Amino acid sequence: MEYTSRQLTKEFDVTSRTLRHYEQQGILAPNRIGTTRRYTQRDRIRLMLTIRGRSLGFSLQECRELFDIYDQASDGSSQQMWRYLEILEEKRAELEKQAEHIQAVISEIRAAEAKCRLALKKKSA
Amino acid sequence: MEYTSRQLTKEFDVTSRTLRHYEQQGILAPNRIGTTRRYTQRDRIRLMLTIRGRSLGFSLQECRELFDIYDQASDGSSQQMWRYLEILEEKRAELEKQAEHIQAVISEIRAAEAKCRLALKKKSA
DNA sequence: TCTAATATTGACGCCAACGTCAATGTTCAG
DNA sequence: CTGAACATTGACGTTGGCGTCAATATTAGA
Repeated sequence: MEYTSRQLTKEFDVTSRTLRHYEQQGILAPNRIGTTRRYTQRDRIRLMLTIRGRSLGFSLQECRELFDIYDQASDGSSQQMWRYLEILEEKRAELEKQAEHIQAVISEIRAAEAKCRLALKKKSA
Repeated sequence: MEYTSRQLTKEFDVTSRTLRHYEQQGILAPNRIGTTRRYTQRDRIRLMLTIRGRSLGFSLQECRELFDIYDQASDGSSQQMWRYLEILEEKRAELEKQAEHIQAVISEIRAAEAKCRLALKKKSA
């Protein structure tokens, strides 16, 4: 099953410009019916992951790198694949640090919320 | 206790340009000894949180908004403070969603790692 | 007091990630 | 077969987040 640009823009709330931009960056690779794009399941998944990645502060290039690595993760020389594993572990470590950061910031926000609620109680008292 | 720009740039591995930029954006507010900046504990904390926030995909403005809210979270009218609470809850919800996204991406990476390891085993066999 | 290191204020530069036209082509429901 | 909706390819514009000079203080240690 394939998708038109319209469908994807609506599903993910992005513009068609964004889709074309991601294509230029080598992230999406839709088929063509004549000149018209038909996005595949693969494109849809990549779009979703890219949007997630972006919201987590990854650049488009970093997203593409991960896709490339994933694609090549079953061929290539053993040496290359060890290198891929290394990169993947690095990325994962990075993300796990980010997860910690998120928890830290969430704590900060909870503190602010508590401060706020306390002040409101004092006002009502 | 206060800090020179040098100390902060070394501690957080940023340039002095970054410090000045954050100051322009209303995030830092160092004291001055003559014309020279002296960053306070408050600045240091804000810098740390800003760097974290940035790595999580927050803009400088969003970071500043949160600081502003935190600062005003004990004065201001009750109405304003309810509004602050709302905003804080929104931000927290956003972050919690991000935490989920991170876990999802980490899972993806684990899958890629597994794929990689499997292929390596096959090669060695 | 002299000098090496560090700081300060502009001001222009640059890159990523799209936004925003404009001009043209394609598709499809009625 | 026709019009309204949708798509395509340029190409220039914009915004955020600093980088990178340059020219000028200022400071601190021997």
